[in-house]
Amino acid sequence: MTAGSLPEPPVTDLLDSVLHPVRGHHAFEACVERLATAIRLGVYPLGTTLPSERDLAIRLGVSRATLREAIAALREAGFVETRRGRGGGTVVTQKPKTPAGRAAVRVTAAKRRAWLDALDFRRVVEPGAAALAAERELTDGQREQLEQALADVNEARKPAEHRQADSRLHLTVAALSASPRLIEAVTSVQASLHEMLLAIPVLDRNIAHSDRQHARIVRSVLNGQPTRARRAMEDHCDDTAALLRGLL
Amino acid sequence: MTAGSLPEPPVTDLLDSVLHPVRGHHAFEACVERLATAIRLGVYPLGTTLPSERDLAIRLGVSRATLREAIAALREAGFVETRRGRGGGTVVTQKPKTPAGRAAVRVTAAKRRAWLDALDFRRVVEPGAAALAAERELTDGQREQLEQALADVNEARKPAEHRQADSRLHLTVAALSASPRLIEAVTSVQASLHEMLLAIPVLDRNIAHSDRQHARIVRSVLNGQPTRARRAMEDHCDDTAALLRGLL
DNA sequence: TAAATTCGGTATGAACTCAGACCTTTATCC
DNA sequence: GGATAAAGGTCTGAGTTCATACCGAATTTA
Repeated sequence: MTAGSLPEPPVTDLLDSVLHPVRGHHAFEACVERLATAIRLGVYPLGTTLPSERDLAIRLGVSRATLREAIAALREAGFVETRRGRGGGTVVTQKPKTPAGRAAVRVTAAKRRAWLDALDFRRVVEPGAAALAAERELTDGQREQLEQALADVNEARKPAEHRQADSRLHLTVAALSASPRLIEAVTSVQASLHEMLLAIPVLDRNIAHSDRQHARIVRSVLNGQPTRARRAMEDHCDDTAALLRGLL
Repeated sequence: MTAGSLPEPPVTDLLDSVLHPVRGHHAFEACVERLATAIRLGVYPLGTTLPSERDLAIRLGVSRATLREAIAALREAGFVETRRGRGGGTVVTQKPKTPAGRAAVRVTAAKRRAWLDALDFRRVVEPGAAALAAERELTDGQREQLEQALADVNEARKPAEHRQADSRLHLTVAALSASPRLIEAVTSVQASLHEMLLAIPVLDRNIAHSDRQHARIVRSVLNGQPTRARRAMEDHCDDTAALLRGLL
């Protein structure tokens, strides 16, 4: 090789991480995962009807044929049931699962790494979303939704319901940031978190502590105090992360 | 309808933003965009050779056939040239473009919105990445790479080269955070930023100011001061964003 | 100089995905 | 009760993408 005449190779060790896969799965699998996640996180609680197939297909950026296969898979897995005719649709039939109710997932080294990364990523995006939400001018409807989400968390009794309400609260805060990219990031992070909490049952003694933090986050957002909101969310993430890291 | 017996519909206004498209484009287009972006951002500078087709296909999670079509498109667009045989490969032939050298992109309302969102998202993820990088124990090689990236920015004379070096510096900081998700987020943000700067020529009088901020960021990361690093990056993002928002 | 290796180039059939039209079922409105 | 609307169910042909071979060119290396 005519060494010296060629430019130095780029810092491959660091920068080749820029080339991540262009898309994870097939469209079909991706849809199943998205919808299942949305249901598990309580975006569509038990008994609610999903948007129509045509609507969902557009939102997920997928053909109706593909979307229908995804729904069929969810139906076979017991997540939803489908009724035909006007006023019909696909309704959620799956009760939220509790950690114990689910066979322990096999935790591979790769999954472990992905989970730890999710905790790092969460610590960045959720506080950021909270701060941004606190900067926005909120409508009365939005304020009400946020307060409702907080109330739902406080009122939830069963662990599985509490988990869903918790996800919904975090997603609501993210939605208030009004940043599509942040919303996506938080959704993805909450999905990982949900997976972790299913695999690693966490003692519930800290729920009261967690609820106090939620209240502080919501209050800061409603009062339009970005710095406080960020700080509150950081504390919240740190506490959860410490708990989870200890159990990995 | 037996109103009242059905559960309340979820807070659709807010939470349906969770259902974003499952994948933007076809695999082919996505590959073209990724590679073009990597080249434009200086991940593969002028004259360097891309990884082999088989390697790239694996990294991008795409079949070799599809990847080859993408490379063919880049070749036709003048980005790269290809040589066969052992030691051959695909080399970057495209000189970095300067804002003026490119026909103004038509700025649609959607694009404008996406750009503004990118600025918000950037303000969250880049400071987060900087703080995380400052928390890591860095190897000597990593410290050197970071210093080199900073030096490259300072030494760049032509605007286009400065732009590439700037991207590389930011990507290097992100890479040091060692969080795949953060790296992806920063890469995506830098791609948007690059697009904006091509479309909206920015006066260069602030380069000295920007370089001072870069130096402060790098110093904080090297000294292991997460809070200072975050703050420095926040200031840097704020200044860039203010400039760009003013021109939209 | 000959063999091995590492590249890009080509071909093929299967699987997946898409867009769009059309049908059937059910609820509501007149 | 009939018309209309809104949902799911079905079909089809074209376009993409994939995995897996195998071929040809250029460079090392024995």
